[in-house]
Amino acid sequence: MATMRDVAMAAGVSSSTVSHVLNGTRRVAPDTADRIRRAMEALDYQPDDTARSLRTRRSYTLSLLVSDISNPFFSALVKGVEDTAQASGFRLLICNTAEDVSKESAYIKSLLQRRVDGIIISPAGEESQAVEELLGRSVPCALVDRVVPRLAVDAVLSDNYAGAYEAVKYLLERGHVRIGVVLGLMHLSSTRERLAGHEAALRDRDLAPDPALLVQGKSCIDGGAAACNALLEMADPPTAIFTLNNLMTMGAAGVLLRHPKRRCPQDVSLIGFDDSPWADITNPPITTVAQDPYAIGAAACDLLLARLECGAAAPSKVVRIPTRLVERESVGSARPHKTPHGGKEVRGSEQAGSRRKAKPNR
Amino acid sequence: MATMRDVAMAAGVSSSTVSHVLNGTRRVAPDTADRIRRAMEALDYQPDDTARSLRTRRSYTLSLLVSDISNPFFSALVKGVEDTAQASGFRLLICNTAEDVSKESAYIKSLLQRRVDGIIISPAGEESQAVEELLGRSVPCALVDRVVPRLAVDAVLSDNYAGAYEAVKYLLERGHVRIGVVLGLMHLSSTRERLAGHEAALRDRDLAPDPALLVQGKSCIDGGAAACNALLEMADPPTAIFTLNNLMTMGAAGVLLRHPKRRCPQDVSLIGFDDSPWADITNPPITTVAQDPYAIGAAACDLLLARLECGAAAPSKVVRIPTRLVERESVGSARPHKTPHGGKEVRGSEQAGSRRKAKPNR
DNA sequence: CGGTAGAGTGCAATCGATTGCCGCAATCGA
DNA sequence: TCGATTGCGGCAATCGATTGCACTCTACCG
Repeated sequence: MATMRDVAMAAGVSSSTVSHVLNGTRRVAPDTADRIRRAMEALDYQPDDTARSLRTRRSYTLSLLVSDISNPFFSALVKGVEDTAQASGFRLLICNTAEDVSKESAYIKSLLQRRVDGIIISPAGEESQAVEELLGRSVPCALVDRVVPRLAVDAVLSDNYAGAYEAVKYLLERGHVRIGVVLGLMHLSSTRERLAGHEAALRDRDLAPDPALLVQGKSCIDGGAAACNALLEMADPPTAIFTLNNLMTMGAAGVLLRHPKRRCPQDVSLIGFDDSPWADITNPPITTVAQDPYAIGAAACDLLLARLECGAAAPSKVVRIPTRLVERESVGSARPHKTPHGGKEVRGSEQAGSRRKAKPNR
Repeated sequence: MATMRDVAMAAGVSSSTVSHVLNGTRRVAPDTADRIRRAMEALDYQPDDTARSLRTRRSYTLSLLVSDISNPFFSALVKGVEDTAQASGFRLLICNTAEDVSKESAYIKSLLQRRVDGIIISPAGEESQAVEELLGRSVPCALVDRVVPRLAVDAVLSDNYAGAYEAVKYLLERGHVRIGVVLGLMHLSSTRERLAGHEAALRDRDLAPDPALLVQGKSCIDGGAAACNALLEMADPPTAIFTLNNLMTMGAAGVLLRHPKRRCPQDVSLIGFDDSPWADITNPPITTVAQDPYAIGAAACDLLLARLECGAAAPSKVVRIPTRLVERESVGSARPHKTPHGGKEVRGSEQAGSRRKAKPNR
């Protein structure tokens, strides 16, 4: 492959002039520039980014560390980051941490050797020393989906608290007071914020959160299924279930679809945090608190690019992307229940009945 | 950040010795080596991959070009590639081509500048000149999901023909003879192979494929929904629908879920190519021809890594990953139909009735 | 006519590793 | 005792760009 030297010889100039034409870094006589451009064309010259990076200390590469690319939430987020990076001429290095702090550290080490310009990460740990180290080395960095407490770093997150609050309020308005919660990983700020939103909504109705209704499982489909089963088998089971992430929602939906006795939404309601395309075609279609992972990714990338411009000095920003309650058919009114206040709470909620309404698809 | 020179000075040796210790490329006295390793430790030395790449012409980076990372098929494939690459010490650069040939070319150009060691690509075009150019420059390369005819290049694909054949055979055995097909992009080899499998299955039963039953739409959820509607509104509609990719299956499932008159599987059966986790919790759960995108990605990465070893000389390989029919509840027996042979074809098929069988979740 | 400004360009150091070539000392075999 | 081998390690060129410095012309001003 042709080098800058080759181009320079062909055009009868020195390589510095070629470089300056390439980058527009100083005035070059128009006809010289033309000659050089023609030589580039003729030789099919492509600058070597490796050499350029070595010299300039910039790689025009960003990196994204997520816990599971094949999770629809993250794959949409990846797309948001990729599109944004691409639009600014950056390439994107993807890494899968599988929620494993040591894998995360190993990746970061390798990325630093690679001289990536910046890193977007959904940190696996609670007190990610990996992130702390990045900041220490003043590597531009942005967090997504989760924050690490007490670290001044750019971050983009869903408004988890408000989203969960809204979901639980929605359930309460339909008469549900015993609400089972299927928790994800408790060391993640996203989970904790959602739980906090849940509890706040209860308290605002003067209801005390019942720890017995909180079930934790592996943060995956099977974990959600198991947790859902656990809730349904309680002596005094909840009338509604709130699943705190998409995979667990899917697990719960699977259980309810096949449950021999409890039907959704007649017997048990289901509401999930994080929407997915498939939530619209389940039985019943699932009411969810939709996040906007694409927007989260795009915003994080914007934040990171801005920081590349302005340096570490500028104060760090936290962006909250609003959630949106997507009403479908998995939430019904609570049956009149032994709970004394049950009946009173029921309001004119939509009867979740026929699933075959002619409603536009999506 | 410390350089190799710094380490060398600290250990009182020349940088070449440091390099040889780092790479194990020649004998170094044990105590010297120890001294060097301690110096590395003390200075927190990390070799600069940029400089290394410049010198060695290898970047230890692979790239993956896919049409849509957020499509579950591709996101699982990405994961397969990433895990495999990572295990061999390679990093992975991800690019989203959005089925756009010009974006594809632009990406490839940029990747070549970056000196990636190899490229895995699901080519967007029919006659991808991008791929042709890669081969021309002898850039190690592997295709996934689709092939480009007449190009000798490594590739990993589902056994599309056999998978589609099996799906259609399954329908035929249940008495369906009028089978509507929802097609994806016709210029992709995957679509064409699936269609060929469909037609072969019909012919083996002495049935002539009816072009009127082939509907094409945009290869997305809405496209699948529109195509499904088109089939249902025909004067003489099919008794079963075969959707040729996952997104279109989702669209069709959404239409059937809400259709005022035609119910699935009683009135119309649905079978999809490419499985997804959500196919198990739809109404009804959808019978699909499962692909193994993770395995496809992993195999493609293995092929690519092997080629990096053996060079362009070795003959190119095409690996076919088998599909697997996942029987759920979206396919029923065809109603006795005006078609004369209809009744005879019906065999002891499972009656798709109660959806609430207690079946283990997944 | 000397001085200066500005346009246009080249030289060579530099980024941080890798690697061919060579030198020195110790050991070995004859 | 001498040449050969082996172990160990330094020197310096190299990969392909970027960039500070300096140089040569013109043109123009006073």
